[in-house]
Amino acid sequence: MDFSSPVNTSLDLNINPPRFHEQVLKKEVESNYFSLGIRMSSAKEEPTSALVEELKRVSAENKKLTEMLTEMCESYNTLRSNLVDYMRKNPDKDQHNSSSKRRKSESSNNNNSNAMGVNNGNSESSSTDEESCKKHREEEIMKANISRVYVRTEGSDRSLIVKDGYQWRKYGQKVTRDNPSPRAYFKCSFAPSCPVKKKVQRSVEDQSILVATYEGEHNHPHPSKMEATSGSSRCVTLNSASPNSSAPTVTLDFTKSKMSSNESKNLNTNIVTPKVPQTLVEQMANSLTKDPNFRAALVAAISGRALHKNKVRN
DNA sequence: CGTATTTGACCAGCGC
DNA sequence: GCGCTGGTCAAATACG
Repeated sequence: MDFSSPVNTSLDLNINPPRFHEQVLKKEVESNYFSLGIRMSSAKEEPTSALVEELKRVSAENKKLTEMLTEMCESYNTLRSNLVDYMRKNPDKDQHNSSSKRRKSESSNNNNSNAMGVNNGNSESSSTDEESCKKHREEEIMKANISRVYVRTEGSDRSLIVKDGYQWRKYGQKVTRDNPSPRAYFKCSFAPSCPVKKKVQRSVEDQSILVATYEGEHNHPHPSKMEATSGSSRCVTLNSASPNSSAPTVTLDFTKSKMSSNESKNLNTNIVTPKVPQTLVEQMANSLTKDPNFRAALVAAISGRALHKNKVRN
Protein backbone atom coordinates (compact mmCIF):
# COMPACT_ATOMS: atom_id res chain seq x y z
CA MET A 1 0.00 0.00 0.00
CA ASP A 2 1.24 3.46 -0.83
CA PHE A 3 1.00 5.72 2.20
CA SER A 4 2.92 8.55 0.57
CA SER A 5 -0.11 9.75 -1.29
CA PRO A 6 -2.88 11.54 0.59
CA VAL A 7 -5.22 8.99 2.10
CA ASN A 8 -8.89 9.59 2.37
CA THR A 9 -9.58 8.89 6.02
CA SER A 10 -13.25 9.63 5.80
CA LEU A 11 -15.42 6.92 7.30
CA ASP A 12 -18.50 8.36 5.67
CA LEU A 13 -20.27 8.90 8.94
CA ASN A 14 -22.38 11.77 7.61
CA ILE A 15 -20.21 14.26 9.37
CA ASN A 16 -18.22 15.52 6.44
CA PRO A 17 -17.82 18.38 7.04
CA PRO A 18 -19.48 18.80 10.42
CA ARG A 19 -20.21 22.51 10.18
CA PHE A 20 -22.11 22.68 13.43
CA HIS A 21 -19.11 21.32 15.25
CA GLU A 22 -16.64 23.60 13.61
CA GLN A 23 -16.05 26.00 16.47
CA VAL A 24 -15.95 23.29 19.08
CA LEU A 25 -13.73 21.14 16.95
CA LYS A 26 -11.37 23.99 16.26
CA LYS A 27 -10.89 24.49 19.97
CA GLU A 28 -10.57 20.74 20.45
CA VAL A 29 -7.94 20.44 17.76
CA GLU A 30 -6.05 23.42 19.05
CA SER A 31 -6.05 22.09 22.55
CA ASN A 32 -4.91 18.73 21.25
CA TYR A 33 -2.04 20.34 19.46
CA PHE A 34 -1.02 22.40 22.43
CA SER A 35 -1.28 19.46 24.76
CA LEU A 36 1.23 17.70 22.57
CA GLY A 37 3.55 20.66 22.68
CA ILE A 38 3.06 21.37 19.02
CA ARG A 39 2.88 25.00 18.13
CA MET A 40 0.10 25.88 15.74
CA SER A 41 1.64 27.43 12.72
CA SER A 42 0.13 30.20 10.66
CA ALA A 43 -3.21 29.36 9.12
CA LYS A 44 -2.07 31.03 5.99
CA GLU A 45 0.20 28.15 5.16
CA GLU A 46 -1.75 25.99 2.77
CA PRO A 47 -0.44 22.51 3.66
CA THR A 48 -0.90 23.12 7.36
CA SER A 49 -4.43 24.38 7.00
CA ALA A 50 -5.25 21.36 4.92
CA LEU A 51 -3.84 19.16 7.63
CA VAL A 52 -5.82 21.05 10.24
CA GLU A 53 -8.96 20.53 8.20
CA GLU A 54 -8.16 16.86 7.91
CA LEU A 55 -7.50 16.67 11.60
CA LYS A 56 -10.79 18.36 12.34
CA ARG A 57 -12.65 15.86 10.26
CA VAL A 58 -10.81 12.94 11.79
CA SER A 59 -11.53 14.26 15.25
CA ALA A 60 -15.19 14.57 14.37
CA GLU A 61 -15.22 11.02 13.07
CA ASN A 62 -13.46 9.86 16.18
CA LYS A 63 -16.09 11.59 18.27
CA LYS A 64 -18.85 10.05 16.22
CA LEU A 65 -17.27 6.62 16.57
CA THR A 66 -17.02 7.11 20.31
CA GLU A 67 -20.70 8.00 20.45
CA MET A 68 -21.61 4.99 18.34
CA LEU A 69 -19.51 2.75 20.56
CA THR A 70 -21.14 4.17 23.67
CA GLU A 71 -24.56 3.62 22.14
CA MET A 72 -23.65 0.06 21.21
CA CYS A 73 -22.40 -0.64 24.70
CA GLU A 74 -25.57 0.77 26.19
CA SER A 75 -27.72 -1.28 23.82
CA TYR A 76 -25.74 -4.37 24.64
CA ASN A 77 -26.08 -3.83 28.37
CA THR A 78 -29.81 -3.19 28.03
CA LEU A 79 -30.25 -6.30 25.92
CA ARG A 80 -28.22 -8.36 28.31
CA SER A 81 -30.13 -7.21 31.37
CA ASN A 82 -33.39 -7.89 29.53
CA LEU A 83 -32.18 -11.39 28.71
CA VAL A 84 -31.22 -12.03 32.33
CA ASP A 85 -34.63 -10.80 33.46
CA TYR A 86 -36.33 -12.97 30.89
CA MET A 87 -34.33 -16.04 31.93
CA ARG A 88 -35.27 -15.46 35.53
CA LYS A 89 -38.93 -15.19 34.65
CA ASN A 90 -38.93 -18.20 32.29
CA PRO A 91 -36.40 -20.60 33.75
CA ASP A 92 -38.16 -23.86 32.88
CA LYS A 93 -38.43 -23.31 29.16
CA ASP A 94 -34.98 -24.59 28.50
CA GLN A 95 -32.86 -24.68 31.60
CA HIS A 96 -31.47 -27.85 33.05
CA ASN A 97 -31.47 -28.55 36.73
CA SER A 98 -28.52 -30.14 38.39
CA SER A 99 -30.37 -32.40 40.77
CA SER A 100 -31.59 -35.72 39.53
CA LYS A 101 -34.77 -35.05 41.48
CA ARG A 102 -35.94 -32.99 38.53
CA ARG A 103 -35.26 -35.62 35.93
CA LYS A 104 -38.71 -35.40 34.46
CA SER A 105 -38.52 -31.71 33.86
CA GLU A 106 -35.02 -32.06 32.52
CA SER A 107 -36.17 -34.67 30.07
CA SER A 108 -38.83 -32.35 28.72
CA ASN A 109 -36.30 -29.59 28.53
CA ASN A 110 -33.99 -31.87 26.59
CA ASN A 111 -36.69 -32.47 24.06
CA ASN A 112 -37.08 -28.78 23.74
CA SER A 113 -33.44 -28.05 23.22
CA ASN A 114 -32.55 -31.03 21.14
CA ALA A 115 -35.26 -30.16 18.69
CA MET A 116 -32.94 -27.32 17.68
CA GLY A 117 -35.62 -24.87 16.85
CA VAL A 118 -38.59 -27.14 16.52
CA ASN A 119 -40.95 -26.11 19.23
CA ASN A 120 -43.01 -29.13 20.11
CA GLY A 121 -44.76 -27.08 22.75
CA ASN A 122 -45.86 -30.02 24.86
CA SER A 123 -43.40 -29.83 27.67
CA GLU A 124 -45.06 -27.34 29.95
CA SER A 125 -48.36 -26.32 28.50
CA SER A 126 -50.28 -29.42 29.52
CA SER A 127 -49.42 -29.16 33.18
CA THR A 128 -50.78 -26.45 35.42
CA ASP A 129 -47.73 -24.50 36.49
CA GLU A 130 -47.29 -24.89 40.19
CA GLU A 131 -46.05 -21.61 41.54
CA SER A 132 -44.08 -23.08 44.38
CA CYS A 133 -42.40 -25.58 42.14
CA LYS A 134 -41.51 -22.87 39.70
CA LYS A 135 -40.01 -20.68 42.39
CA HIS A 136 -38.06 -23.64 43.69
CA ARG A 137 -36.70 -24.29 40.23
CA GLU A 138 -35.74 -20.68 39.80
CA GLU A 139 -33.79 -20.73 43.02
CA GLU A 140 -31.99 -23.92 42.10
CA ILE A 141 -31.18 -22.71 38.61
CA MET A 142 -29.74 -19.55 40.06
CA LYS A 143 -27.65 -21.67 42.40
CA ALA A 144 -26.61 -24.20 39.79
CA ASN A 145 -25.66 -21.54 37.25
CA ILE A 146 -26.38 -23.73 34.26
CA SER A 147 -25.55 -22.69 30.76
CA ARG A 148 -25.56 -24.41 27.42
CA VAL A 149 -23.20 -24.06 24.52
CA TYR A 150 -23.75 -25.31 21.00
CA VAL A 151 -20.60 -26.20 19.12
CA ARG A 152 -20.61 -26.93 15.44
CA THR A 153 -17.93 -29.45 14.49
CA GLU A 154 -16.77 -31.06 11.32
CA GLY A 155 -18.97 -33.85 10.15
CA SER A 156 -16.11 -36.31 10.31
CA ASP A 157 -15.24 -35.34 13.87
CA ARG A 158 -16.93 -37.90 16.10
CA SER A 159 -15.26 -36.92 19.35
CA LEU A 160 -17.25 -35.42 22.19
CA ILE A 161 -14.62 -32.83 23.01
CA VAL A 162 -15.57 -29.20 23.39
CA LYS A 163 -12.52 -26.98 23.70
CA ASP A 164 -13.36 -24.16 26.08
CA GLY A 165 -9.98 -23.58 27.68
CA TYR A 166 -10.72 -25.38 30.91
CA GLN A 167 -9.30 -28.79 31.80
CA TRP A 168 -11.89 -31.53 31.98
CA ARG A 169 -11.70 -35.11 33.16
CA LYS A 170 -14.18 -37.51 31.64
CA TYR A 171 -15.83 -39.65 34.28
CA GLY A 172 -18.63 -41.29 32.43
CA GLN A 173 -20.50 -41.87 29.22
CA LYS A 174 -24.06 -42.93 28.76
CA VAL A 175 -26.51 -43.45 25.93
CA THR A 176 -29.71 -41.69 26.81
CA ARG A 177 -33.19 -42.62 25.78
CA ASP A 178 -34.05 -39.57 23.73
CA ASN A 179 -30.77 -39.42 21.82
CA PRO A 180 -28.90 -42.29 20.15
CA SER A 181 -25.64 -40.40 20.51
CA PRO A 182 -23.78 -41.07 23.76
CA ARG A 183 -23.61 -38.37 26.38
CA ALA A 184 -20.22 -37.74 27.94
CA TYR A 185 -19.82 -36.49 31.51
CA PHE A 186 -16.89 -34.27 32.47
CA LYS A 187 -15.63 -32.72 35.69
CA CYS A 188 -13.36 -29.70 35.82
CA SER A 189 -9.91 -31.00 36.69
CA PHE A 190 -8.03 -27.71 36.69
CA ALA A 191 -8.77 -27.14 40.37
CA PRO A 192 -9.47 -30.14 42.62
CA SER A 193 -12.20 -28.27 44.43
CA CYS A 194 -13.90 -26.90 41.34
CA PRO A 195 -17.51 -28.11 41.34
CA VAL A 196 -18.22 -27.47 37.68
CA LYS A 197 -19.52 -30.33 35.56
CA LYS A 198 -20.09 -30.54 31.86
CA LYS A 199 -22.25 -32.80 29.75
CA VAL A 200 -21.59 -33.12 26.04
CA GLN A 201 -23.94 -34.78 23.60
CA ARG A 202 -24.57 -34.54 19.90
CA SER A 203 -27.75 -32.91 18.80
CA VAL A 204 -30.51 -35.24 17.62
CA GLU A 205 -31.36 -32.92 14.75
CA ASP A 206 -27.85 -32.12 13.59
CA GLN A 207 -25.10 -34.63 14.38
CA SER A 208 -22.47 -32.02 13.61
CA ILE A 209 -23.59 -29.92 16.57
CA LEU A 210 -22.35 -30.72 20.04
CA VAL A 211 -24.50 -29.58 22.93
CA ALA A 212 -22.38 -28.83 25.99
CA THR A 213 -24.25 -28.22 29.23
CA TYR A 214 -22.28 -26.56 31.99
CA GLU A 215 -23.37 -26.84 35.61
CA GLY A 216 -21.95 -24.68 38.35
CA GLU A 217 -19.40 -21.93 38.43
CA HIS A 218 -15.63 -22.22 38.28
CA ASN A 219 -14.00 -21.21 41.55
CA HIS A 220 -10.70 -20.50 39.82
CA PRO A 221 -9.57 -18.19 37.03
CA HIS A 222 -9.65 -19.27 33.40
CA PRO A 223 -6.49 -21.39 32.83
CA SER A 224 -5.59 -19.70 29.58
CA LYS A 225 -7.67 -18.02 26.98
CA MET A 226 -5.06 -18.97 24.44
CA GLU A 227 -5.73 -22.63 25.01
CA ALA A 228 -9.43 -22.11 24.68
CA THR A 229 -9.77 -23.39 21.15
CA SER A 230 -6.33 -24.37 20.00
CA GLY A 231 -6.65 -28.05 20.70
CA SER A 232 -8.40 -29.20 17.60
CA SER A 233 -6.94 -26.59 15.30
CA ARG A 234 -10.39 -25.44 14.43
CA CYS A 235 -11.52 -21.94 13.64
CA VAL A 236 -14.03 -20.31 15.94
CA THR A 237 -16.56 -17.80 14.82
CA LEU A 238 -19.63 -16.47 16.47
CA ASN A 239 -22.60 -18.04 14.80
CA SER A 240 -25.65 -15.84 14.68
CA ALA A 241 -27.83 -18.74 13.61
CA SER A 242 -27.98 -20.05 17.11
CA PRO A 243 -30.33 -22.92 17.71
CA ASN A 244 -33.73 -21.75 18.73
CA SER A 245 -33.61 -21.94 22.45
CA SER A 246 -34.54 -19.56 25.18
CA ALA A 247 -31.55 -20.55 27.29
CA PRO A 248 -28.42 -18.42 27.24
CA THR A 249 -26.63 -20.25 24.51
CA VAL A 250 -23.57 -19.69 22.40
CA THR A 251 -22.90 -21.40 19.11
CA LEU A 252 -19.33 -21.85 18.02
CA ASP A 253 -18.58 -22.79 14.44
CA PHE A 254 -15.58 -25.12 14.37
CA THR A 255 -16.10 -26.16 10.78
CA LYS A 256 -13.72 -23.68 9.19
CA SER A 257 -10.53 -24.91 7.65
CA LYS A 258 -7.71 -25.99 9.87
CA MET A 259 -5.13 -23.43 10.87
CA SER A 260 -1.74 -23.23 12.42
CA SER A 261 -1.13 -22.71 16.09
CA ASN A 262 -0.12 -19.15 15.35
CA GLU A 263 -3.43 -18.53 13.71
CA SER A 264 -5.28 -20.10 16.56
CA LYS A 265 -3.53 -17.74 18.93
CA ASN A 266 -5.29 -14.92 17.18
CA LEU A 267 -8.72 -16.36 17.72
CA ASN A 268 -9.92 -13.44 19.75
CA THR A 269 -9.18 -11.21 16.81
CA ASN A 270 -11.01 -13.57 14.51
CA ILE A 271 -14.04 -13.46 16.69
CA VAL A 272 -14.45 -9.74 16.97
CA THR A 273 -13.23 -8.63 13.58
CA PRO A 274 -16.08 -7.97 11.19
CA LYS A 275 -15.62 -8.26 7.46
CA VAL A 276 -14.35 -4.73 6.86
CA PRO A 277 -12.12 -3.84 3.94
CA GLN A 278 -8.48 -3.88 4.96
CA THR A 279 -7.90 -0.32 3.73
CA LEU A 280 -10.73 0.93 5.88
CA VAL A 281 -9.32 -0.85 8.90
CA GLU A 282 -5.94 0.71 8.29
CA GLN A 283 -7.45 4.13 7.82
CA MET A 284 -9.37 3.78 11.05
CA ALA A 285 -6.27 2.59 12.85
CA ASN A 286 -4.33 5.52 11.45
CA SER A 287 -6.97 8.00 12.52
CA LEU A 288 -7.24 6.57 15.98
CA THR A 289 -3.54 6.26 16.65
CA LYS A 290 -2.99 9.85 15.56
CA ASP A 291 -5.62 11.10 17.96
CA PRO A 292 -3.97 12.13 21.25
CA ASN A 293 -7.27 11.86 23.10
CA PHE A 294 -7.67 8.31 21.92
CA ARG A 295 -4.11 7.51 22.93
CA ALA A 296 -4.62 9.04 26.34
CA ALA A 297 -7.86 7.12 26.78
CA LEU A 298 -6.13 3.92 25.66
CA VAL A 299 -3.32 4.41 28.14
CA ALA A 300 -5.83 5.11 30.87
CA ALA A 301 -7.84 2.03 29.94
CA ILE A 302 -4.79 -0.23 29.83
CA SER A 303 -3.39 1.06 33.08
CA GLY A 304 -6.83 0.78 34.63
CA ARG A 305 -7.17 -2.80 33.48
CA ALA A 306 -3.71 -3.63 34.74
CA LEU A 307 -4.60 -2.16 38.09
CA HIS A 308 -7.83 -4.13 38.10
CA LYS A 309 -5.97 -7.35 37.32
CA ASN A 310 -3.53 -6.76 40.13
CA LYS A 311 -6.43 -6.04 42.42
CA VAL A 312 -8.12 -9.33 41.50
CA ARG A 313 -4.94 -11.30 42.00
CA ASN A 314 -4.47 -9.78 45.46
C1' DC B 1 5.02 -45.50 35.58
C1' DG B 2 1.75 -41.87 36.08
C1' DT B 3 -2.24 -40.01 34.11
C1' DA B 4 -6.33 -40.01 31.34
C1' DT B 5 -10.05 -42.57 29.32
C1' DT B 6 -13.27 -46.35 28.93
C1' DT B 7 -16.99 -48.99 30.43
C1' DG B 8 -19.75 -52.04 33.24
C1' DA B 9 -21.75 -51.79 37.82
C1' DC B 10 -24.15 -49.38 41.05
C1' DC B 11 -27.30 -45.86 43.05
C1' DA B 12 -31.30 -42.94 43.43
C1' DG B 13 -35.53 -40.72 41.61
C1' DC B 14 -39.71 -41.38 39.24
C1' DG B 15 -43.87 -43.53 37.19
C1' DC B 16 -46.84 -47.35 37.11
C1' DG C 1 -42.27 -53.04 44.80
C1' DC C 2 -40.46 -53.15 40.24
C1' DG C 3 -38.59 -51.51 36.11
C1' DC C 4 -36.74 -47.64 33.63
C1' DT C 5 -33.64 -43.95 33.37
C1' DG C 6 -29.90 -40.54 34.21
C1' DG C 7 -25.88 -39.80 36.83
C1' DT C 8 -21.71 -41.42 39.22
C1' DC C 9 -18.13 -44.63 40.67
C1' DA C 10 -14.15 -47.26 40.10
C1' DA C 11 -11.52 -51.08 38.12
C1' DA C 12 -9.52 -52.04 33.79
C1' DT C 13 -7.25 -50.36 29.96
C1' DA C 14 -4.74 -47.17 26.91
C1' DC C 15 -1.38 -43.85 26.18
C1' DG C 16 2.70 -40.78 26.42
